Amino acid sequence: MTKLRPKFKIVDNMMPAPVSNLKVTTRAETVFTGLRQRIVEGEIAMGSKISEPELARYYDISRSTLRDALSRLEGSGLLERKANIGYRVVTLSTEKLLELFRVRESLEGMACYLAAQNMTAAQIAELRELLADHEKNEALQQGEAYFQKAGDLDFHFKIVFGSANQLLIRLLCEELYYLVRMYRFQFGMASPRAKKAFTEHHNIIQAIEDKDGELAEILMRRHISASRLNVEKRMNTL
Amino acid sequence: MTKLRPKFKIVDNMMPAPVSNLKVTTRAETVFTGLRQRIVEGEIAMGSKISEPELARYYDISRSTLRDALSRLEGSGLLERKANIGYRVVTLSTEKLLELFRVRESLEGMACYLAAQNMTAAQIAELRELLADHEKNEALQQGEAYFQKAGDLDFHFKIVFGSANQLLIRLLCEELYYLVRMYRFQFGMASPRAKKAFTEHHNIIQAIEDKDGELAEILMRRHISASRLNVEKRMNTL
DNA sequence: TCAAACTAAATTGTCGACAATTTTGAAATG
DNA sequence: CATTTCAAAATTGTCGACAATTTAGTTTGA
Repeated sequence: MTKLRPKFKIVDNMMPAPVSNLKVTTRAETVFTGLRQRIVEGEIAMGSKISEPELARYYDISRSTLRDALSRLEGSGLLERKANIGYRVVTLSTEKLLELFRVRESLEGMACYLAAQNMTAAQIAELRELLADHEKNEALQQGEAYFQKAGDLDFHFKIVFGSANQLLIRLLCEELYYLVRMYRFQFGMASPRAKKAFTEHHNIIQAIEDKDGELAEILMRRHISASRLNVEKRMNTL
Repeated sequence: MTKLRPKFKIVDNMMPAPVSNLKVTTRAETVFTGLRQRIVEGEIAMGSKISEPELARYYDISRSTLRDALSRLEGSGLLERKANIGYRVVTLSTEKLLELFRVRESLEGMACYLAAQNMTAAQIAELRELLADHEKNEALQQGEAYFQKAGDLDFHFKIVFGSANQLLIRLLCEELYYLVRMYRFQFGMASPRAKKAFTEHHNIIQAIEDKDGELAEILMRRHISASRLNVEKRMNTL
């Protein structure tokens, strides 16, 4: 197993670092980010037990530092912890996925409502551009690429940010979207909806541009609800 | 400053502990709970810097253990952390309170919708009983007691649990409600609504009993939205 | 006097070791 | 053979110390 941290830090910056270097990062934070990705992508299997000594060796850090990272992952909903037992990767299930859809339906619906009030013309233009890019890429590639790739989530992200509600942004972007991505990676999302999704996204943008918050909310809720129904249908036929 | 932990643990349980003793608790967990209460009630002022050495001495634990507790508080949204700077108690503001209302409006609306589908007759009866109790107490005490005290939140809690959506329950009960209580303690919630709130709660229960999820959701959203508007109005007149 | 530079103190980040608890698995019992 | 008991091993919880970074205070220089 490869060492992930060089023994000595190479120092060649005798000159003051670039003034706006905002990346004040700590080992725990780095490991947190790394682990998050490995969990989302399933390299560390869902439901698997976390061995602190083993992971600490893997990253060549102490257990204390690792635990710092693990506690953040628990906050992100990717790990669960039991006293005196330890951490375990969250277990995915269809039932939990349906619950997640319900929560997204409600939160993103609200985000969309607020986005209609708060997004600037520039932001909306940016959103349209994003969607156009995705459509262009989609035209080239095969059917289910859009849903699988980050494209769809980019769109949802931008709207959530457009809500300008910091709490909403934190809940969705820092806690729930990593779970969403985890489901997409490991369940491979349902995507007979690839084409319909574009239309729905277009309609949502239009409602936002018209400053019609109530419509925008309804459209977003239907958009997410449709995905949920898709999963429910699939679940019942199996 | 008083020591909060006795030097020696008194051992008088030579017999096996009660079989269903599920309270496996750790020092970090205990301190977490204690700190949470002190923060919510404002004993540790909002916005104040957390001194790890000082708090560790106060609870007579090591910094590692304290940090475990602090990281959980960050997960609960009561502390904020900056790398190399440390933890700080969240700062409350009217703007953030309005954001919180928006999130509650959306999540509790959904919870209410689901509760109408999932609550059993027994649960609904329990809910009615709770409300009746509150009304009885309210009749005795002065006007604004209901809102101030835990009564109102009890009602909301029960509905959230009635949703049977574990994710929703976790988000609302573990992450957001402590913030809500913190605002009530430290801002002293607006309560010309004390009487109206009872009526609204009754109507919500009725909709749930009728299994009319859509109405239940709308009523809950209006109920919370009314509180938000109250705060907005007050904000504009100052 | 004010601001920049430097030094000392305090705070957070990280480490390794020990204690408490759980898990493993072998031995004992029926 | 299945179940229980018990001891050893492994894992998590907790501790205190050191390193890295930030903060406070003092000195210096214009």
